[in-house]
Parts: sequence; structure tokens; C-alpha cells
Amino acid sequence: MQADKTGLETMRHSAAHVMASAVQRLWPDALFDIGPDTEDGFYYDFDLEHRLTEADFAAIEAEMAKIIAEDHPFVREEKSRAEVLELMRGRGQSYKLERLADIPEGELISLYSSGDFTDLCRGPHLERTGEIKAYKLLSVAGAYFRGDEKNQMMQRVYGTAFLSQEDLDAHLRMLEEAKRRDHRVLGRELDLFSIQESVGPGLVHWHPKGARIRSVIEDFWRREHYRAGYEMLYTPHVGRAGLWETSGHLDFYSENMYAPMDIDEQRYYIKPMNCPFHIQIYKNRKRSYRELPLRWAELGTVYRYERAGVLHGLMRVRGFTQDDAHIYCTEEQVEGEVRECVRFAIAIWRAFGFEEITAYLATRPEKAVGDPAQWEIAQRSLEAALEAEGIAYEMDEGGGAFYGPKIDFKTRDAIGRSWQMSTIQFDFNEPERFDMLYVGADGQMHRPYMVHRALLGSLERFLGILIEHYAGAFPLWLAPVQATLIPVTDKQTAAAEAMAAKLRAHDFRVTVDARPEKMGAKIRDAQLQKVPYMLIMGGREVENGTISVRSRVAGDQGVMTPEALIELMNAERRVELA
RNA sequence: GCCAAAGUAGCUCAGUUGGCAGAGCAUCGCAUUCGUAAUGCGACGGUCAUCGGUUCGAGUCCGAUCUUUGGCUCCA
Repeated sequence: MQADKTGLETMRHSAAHVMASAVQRLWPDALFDIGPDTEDGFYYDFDLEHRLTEADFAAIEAEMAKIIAEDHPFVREEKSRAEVLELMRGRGQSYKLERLADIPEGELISLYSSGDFTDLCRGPHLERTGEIKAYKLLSVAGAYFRGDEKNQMMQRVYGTAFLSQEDLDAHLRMLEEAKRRDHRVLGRELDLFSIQESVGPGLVHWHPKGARIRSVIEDFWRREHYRAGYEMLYTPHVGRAGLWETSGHLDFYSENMYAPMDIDEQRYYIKPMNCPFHIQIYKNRKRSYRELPLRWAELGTVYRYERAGVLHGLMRVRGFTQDDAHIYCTEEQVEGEVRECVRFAIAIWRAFGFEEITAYLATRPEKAVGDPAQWEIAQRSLEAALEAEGIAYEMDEGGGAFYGPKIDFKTRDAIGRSWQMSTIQFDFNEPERFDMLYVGADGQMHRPYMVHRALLGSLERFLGILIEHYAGAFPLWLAPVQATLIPVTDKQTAAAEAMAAKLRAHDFRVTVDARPEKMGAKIRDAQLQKVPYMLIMGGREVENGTISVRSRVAGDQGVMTPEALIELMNAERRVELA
């Protein structure tokens, strides 16, 4: 707990104490661990005989209401280690004793009491429990003591609290909104993708409409990569064990790899990463400094074993397609290449409607491979790129991988949630392991710099984020069906089909709803499918050669000529990098 | 993997102390030819996740497994 907490953080932390206090009253055998505030609420970890479920929340909240109404003061006491030890030992609070042992000798040890509940805690707290205004318990889940799976599993209760009921209501509405946007639900309703039990967990099937969106994204991605000076690669999905021994994956990554398969008495592994293959292409012949930088990109599908409990829709899967690229360059080129990567990443994000971007720069950890001087050059180039592009960033000192420093980018979606996607990572490990070289201007052999980067992360996860960001209502350029032709009666069906053909000739994705339904029903279905344009053709339109245009967001737009409609939609679907 | 909860028609869900598996929507058929968010009638649709056990009898009780959900851990 920091001393410079905001009022909201302090209040949430106090609310955690009040919740613990309520649990103590309801289940006197409860053992307490810690109860901090979090980004949007608080939690408290308990160990108690009773299995907590959401059905217990009403009772806990009622007890909290009592404690708040009793308006106990939060009393801070500074005690000696021996006194606290005795108190917690007397109460059998074994977790508190372990936490006490964490506090360095000589540091102040403080207790906070409110009513009959006393907790080892640095504070600060509110003056009185009565100051807690608006709170709600949200979920219960298991959590390891100290986050270590070798330890005892605690029962964690999550809750949230706000300074006013209005703020709490707004937050609860946001949670509802997030639920409404859930990509797993929208994915089914809009018929975009599925994950089949018969095939296996974490393995994604793209249905025609989801595949359409993905292919639009891929086409855009390729176009922009070619424009930015990249070349495309395609590489195999499996490779011999020796490759993965050389790369180091079998040493450092094997717990994430699918089990090997034996083919013609040779052992093969399905790829968890694309880089070793790209390196093989690099090494296929001798390279000169004249051909650097090489910018090689691949939409490479990889498979990684993820523990069963972590899978989640499209966000966390076992088979996914990285928008991977590797840049091989000279030392002189490093800074410019990194800066281009940063610029490119941000431009791509903006094209998909993400504006707010923050970066995290992770530097050399204790244990690392590679020349410290090269780390220095790499880190400086990353920092310079962020400065030059004016991106807000935080330093994560020592947070880099053992093989190189990196920048991770996070962006916020339409309802303020933060997602990590792009990453730019130096690699001082693989060029060494694979003995990558190029001939310099001096005629000597040199080791190239290698940068891994992904902009969208994985297409599966990115689609999941996009679905939630747009709540399934994709902008025209991404919408799998851009317009539905709606004949008012079946007398107009032929004309609607002809109009659909005309629009398809202009590369628009259109369908005709020729069902014997009333127009209102067809409009309703198109709205629910979040189709951007509904193009209604009745007797009047067919006679006048016009179309009645209804927009998904703005409703009836009146009639226009086909040419005017094409012009309108052409302007709307255009997407260019800034 | 661990803690907890869940799994009934394509979807959302009902199913009483163990006693004939249901509804709405979707789908299909017939009728309706309709002007900016749901036309009417009818039909089809189930190994109640899977396997085993208890019982005269299991959707319901018990066990194991699979999958999902909320977290922990990890991460694109």
C-alpha cells in the first residue's frame, strides 16, 4: 500500500477490511491473508472451512452494511514485532504471521482496527467505516497464497467500491456493457467462429463471416507491409527436433510445446514460434550488408500448449496465427528500423479505431545473454523511437527477456479496457545459436541484429478484441456483409438480385434477403446481424431505378441512385494509414 | 494444473420429494405479397456432456472423465 493513495483507493482498501470484518463475524474460523485495492475494486483472500459462493454475498453485504452503519473508527496502532506476533499467534492467524515475517526488521509495524476486526496493515484507511458509500461484491475465486501454485489455495472474494452510488452504478453498467460485447456470445450470434469440443479446446474454427473479416484484415495487413518494405514468407508447421535444440526452445520452452511426433524415425515438433524457420531462410545462402535490412513477415500459425484453466474464447487459445515479422539489420540501421516499427504499429492501430496507446520499455534483466554494449544500443534505440513518436511510456527496469530488451504496447478499447498487443523485441540469443552472419563492407563477417515484432499479436486474439471493441458492429471496410438487399415483395426479387450483382462487381459484400417475410422482419434481422446498410427495393424504387437506403446507425436515409450509393460506400470503406 | 461453479433441442431456458423430456426463438412446410426492428398456422428437432454405479425405475442421487465459466499461475 502506498502512502500517496487516492481517496478512492483508500476507500476500496477500507472496504476490503469491512468485508473481512463481515466474514469474521459470519465465519469465526476464517483465517485472513491480505486485502488490497485493485485497479477497479478490491479483494480479500480467506482460508475458511465454509466454501464461499455467490449465494453468500447477500449475507456478507448485509453484514458489511451493519458494520458501516455502526460507523466504527479505523484505529491505527504501531506495535512492536513481538506484540503483533503474540496477537496473531493467539488468534491462530498463520498467514498473517508469514506476512509479518516479510516486513523487514526496523520497519514500522502497524495494525488497523475497526470494531472487532484487527488487521496487520500499512494503511492508510478512512476515518470511519461509515464513510464507505457504495460497494458491491462481484465474484469469488481460488487464489494461491502469495500467487505460488505450490502454496495453499485461498478463497478470494472480489468486490468494488466507489465514492458515490452513481459511480458504482456507472461501473456496473460498464460491466454489463462488457458482457453485452463478449466476443464469445457475439461470435455465435453473428456466426463468426466456433470452438468445437469434438476437435479440442483452444482450437478455433472460422465460419464464413468470421473468415471474411479475417481475410479483409489479412489483405490490409499484407498491403501495408509490402508498402512498408516487408517481404512475405510462408514456412512449414513442423520441424525436426534438431532445429528446436539449436534454437533453444527445447531447453527453455518445451513445457509450452505440443508433444513430438515421430516420422520416418525422425522426431518432429509442431512450431510454437516462426523465428527458427525465418532464420533458416536467412542462412540459406551467404548474406551481404548490401541486402540489409531484411524485413520478413509471415502470418504464421503456431501451436502452444496452454494450461487447461487459462483458455478463454479467442483471447487465449492453443493454435493461433501471429502477424509475425523479423528484421535483420546492421548496428547502424537499428535505430531507424525500430522507429519505423513503432510508427507502423501505431498507424495500424489507428486504422482499427484504437487511439490511446501506451508503451512499456523492458530493459536488461540480471540473467541475460548477449553483449551488454549491444543491449545498450538496442535499449537506446527503443527509447529514442518512443521519444521520437511521442508515445507515453513506462520503464520496466530489468523486465526484458533474457535474450533482449523489448517494447510492449497497450491500447484501450471503446469501453476503456486495456489490451496488450504489439511487441517489438530484440533477440541476441538466436543469431548466436544459429550463427547468423553477413559480410560487411569491410569484407569481414558480422552478426546481424535481429528484431521480432508482432503488431496485432495474434489474429485470433485481435479478432476477439475487435469484436468487443466494435460490439460486433464492424465499420464498413471490415463488415462481413456490407449491405443486404431487401425486396419489399417477391416482385422485386429479380431487381434486387441484379442490384446485388452490380454492387458485387464493385467489390462490395452484399446479400439478398429473398425470404417471403415482411420488410420489417428483414430489417430487424439485418439490424441484429449488424449489417451496415439495408437497401430496400419496392415497386417505386424499381420503377425509378433508385434504392431506399437504411443505415444501421442512422436509420432511413431516403432514396438515392445506385451511383450515389456506390460513391457513398466507396468513401466510407476507404482505409489508409495516417 | 489448482480452487469454485456449471453442462437439458442450433440458441435462451423450465423440468416439483427419483415416476411418460417441455416452452420461446431459430430451422423446415403451407398460406400471406406486405414500405423502415418480429404475419399466421403447422411440422421437424433430444444417447438430458460422456462413461460407470445406486434403484423396480435416474435429466434428477453417487463416482470418474470431457468441456465451459470466474479466478490463481502463465501469456499473443
